[in-house]
Amino acid sequence: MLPPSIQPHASGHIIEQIEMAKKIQEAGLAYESNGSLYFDVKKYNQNHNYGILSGRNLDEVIANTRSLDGQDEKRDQVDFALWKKASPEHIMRWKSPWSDGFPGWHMECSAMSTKYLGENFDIHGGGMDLKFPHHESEIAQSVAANGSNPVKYWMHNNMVTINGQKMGKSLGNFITLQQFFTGEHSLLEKKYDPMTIRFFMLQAHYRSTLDFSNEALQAAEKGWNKLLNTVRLLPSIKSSETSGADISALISGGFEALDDDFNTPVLIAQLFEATRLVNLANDGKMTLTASDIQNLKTFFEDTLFTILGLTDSFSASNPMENVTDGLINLILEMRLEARKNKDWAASDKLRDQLKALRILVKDSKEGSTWEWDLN
RNA sequence: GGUCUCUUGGCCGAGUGGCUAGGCACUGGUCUGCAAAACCAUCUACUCCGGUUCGAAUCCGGAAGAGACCUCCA
Repeated sequence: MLPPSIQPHASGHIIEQIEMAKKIQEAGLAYESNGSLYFDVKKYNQNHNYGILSGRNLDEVIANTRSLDGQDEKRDQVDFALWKKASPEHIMRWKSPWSDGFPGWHMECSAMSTKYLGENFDIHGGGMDLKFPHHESEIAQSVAANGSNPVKYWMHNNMVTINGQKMGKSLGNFITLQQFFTGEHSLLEKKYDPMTIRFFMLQAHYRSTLDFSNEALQAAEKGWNKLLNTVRLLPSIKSSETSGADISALISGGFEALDDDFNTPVLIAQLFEATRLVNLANDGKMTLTASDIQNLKTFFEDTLFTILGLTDSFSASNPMENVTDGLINLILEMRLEARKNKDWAASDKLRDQLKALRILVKDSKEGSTWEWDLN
């Protein structure tokens, strides 16, 4: 996952926001009232479509808007502020043509996205709860100021629920990412690796609600480790002359899923299918050609790591890694020696002590290997 | 109250007319000094009622349940 190139602050772009509000006013789609500037939604709607994004009908919105106190400044309930005059006790305040005050809350997105991405850009993300009125108003502002709909594709991700219930501070079931990582929350049975959380979320489509539960999280953890194992296993698979599986179909299936509104669950299903084939090949029950193996490696690299932004936490470059590897392998050799002598007490002791250090020993016919014990 | 969305097997979760998604758990098997891990196999669901169709989880109507938005602030 790449860090953003820029993380602009709204308070650092007051001038841009004022300029944009001016343009809207010059276009005749805003009016001043008592030092504040409001967007004239009804007038805008005569020639444009306010509701194009959220699928709302303006008349219905108006009919259903409750009247609130202290909104006499607005000509209509649906109008929204482009600039708000600051009350005397308000701390945030800047000079503007209309008053000392602050920008309306939709302005920052429009002004900053225009500045850094241009009047038209490809993708705008955000939570579904922002679709209306925030994003709807953003479109209206940009159309009014720049004359065109700014965004090609909107990606609205859905809400997260916990045990079927909406996650919310007022409900007391709110869990922060930090708490997931440390496990310090009454609803969490254990701590979860950041990559587990990320993988878990990618197993559902971004437009669907996603339900957190310990059971679901632990299922994701196991599945994620299974995929990682495949990535580690891939380089040691022996190639054959002929192929027993249609790898290219598998791979293109994965990319087609991504092209279809970023359907990550289907991509992941393809990766699990690849995992099955690789494991079969590892057991000598499936044949893969050298190019199959190379293509699968590239497939895992491109999708899991580059596109989905997952990383193999424990193989991330770490100066101590080689030392750790060496030390543990040394201990495993000693244990092997003990086992040859049928000194099970010593063998079990080494295994148990390593487990206490979160190092899980796995015995097989070929010898012993180890991995970090995530539990 | 209005608008909109959702309801899939033990759990999570894809899927817009016919062709088994996938993961986890369960169960069986392989491996194994024991255990664990790993691997393989298996498990065939679509809230309810009615309709359209040769055929529906998928389309239409109705019911029930769940959720989002509809106000300030971001």
